[in-house]
Amino acid sequence: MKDTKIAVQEIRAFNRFYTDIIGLLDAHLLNSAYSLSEVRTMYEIYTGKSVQASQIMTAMHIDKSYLSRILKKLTQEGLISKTPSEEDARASLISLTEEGLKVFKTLNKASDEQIDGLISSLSPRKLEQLVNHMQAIQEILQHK
Amino acid sequence: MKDTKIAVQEIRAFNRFYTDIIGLLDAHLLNSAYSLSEVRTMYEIYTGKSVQASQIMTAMHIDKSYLSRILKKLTQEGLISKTPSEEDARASLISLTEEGLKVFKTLNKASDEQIDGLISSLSPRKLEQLVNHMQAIQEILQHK
DNA sequence: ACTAAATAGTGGACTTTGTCCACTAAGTAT
DNA sequence: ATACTTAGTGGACAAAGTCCACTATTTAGT
Repeated sequence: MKDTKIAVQEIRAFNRFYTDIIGLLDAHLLNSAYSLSEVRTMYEIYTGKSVQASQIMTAMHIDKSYLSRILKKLTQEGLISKTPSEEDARASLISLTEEGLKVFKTLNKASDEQIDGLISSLSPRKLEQLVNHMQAIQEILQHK
Repeated sequence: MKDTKIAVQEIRAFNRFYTDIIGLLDAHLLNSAYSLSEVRTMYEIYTGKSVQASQIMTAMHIDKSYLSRILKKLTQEGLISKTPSEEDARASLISLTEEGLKVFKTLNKASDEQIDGLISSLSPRKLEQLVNHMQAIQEILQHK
């Protein structure tokens, strides 16, 4: 009982710590021409190859009208394209255009480099430990 | 070189994973009568006991005019109070009122309970491991 | 097949959140 | 005394996100 209470405090301390890290990393993207949500949307399309808006919605836990506007903007900028779904006439399948892929890869590379900077001073040993801790946390929290 | 590349991808996977967790936890606070920034502001005042606006600003990496408005709102709601600083006539020292402390503690307790829910299904052993991993990550990333 | 309910997506109207800038007042340095 | 910096406020605006109503399909129940 008491251990749990202490654990909760320590988890919350980590959450604050990691919120700051993520905020720092995100700040970088905010200086790009695209918003966080736009980049995340591109990411979802990129990894899904060809997805429905509804899939992005659930993946991002985002409002459908908000997403609709994001997709509209990305379409207008020529970064994504929609083709009507054959299974469902209400839906379309969204994919990155060549240009969209190019833009996404550039942003993605910048994010990689940022992480690179974060870990550049770590020894290979420490880096390996870091990754192991992260994977362990995911495993523990995923199976609940 | 190559290991680093893989590590970067794994760190980014963790970041996405943990961003979702934090988002989930924050969603809860968003249903409260206070915004995330307001709660975070109260937290800073609570832990600092009596702080200057500029301290909150740097702690939260927040725009000063934005903070000014948040403080104004919290003052109007009777949650915080300002007393002129004796060292610097431009600044004031901010602290939680009795009411503010009450509100903050309620929110804080709700956050605790939320974490509780997140870990309720974990064995004491797993919970201990989780906390250890979190602390290890902080140590590794802090000393860089 | 026929109606009712659910789902996919769009757009209007709005609120919340956050930014940029200019400004006052006080402190700091030369 | 003068210039520079710092603390905080407020106007004006932009960006982000929410809520609701609506159309067009698809799905389920009878």
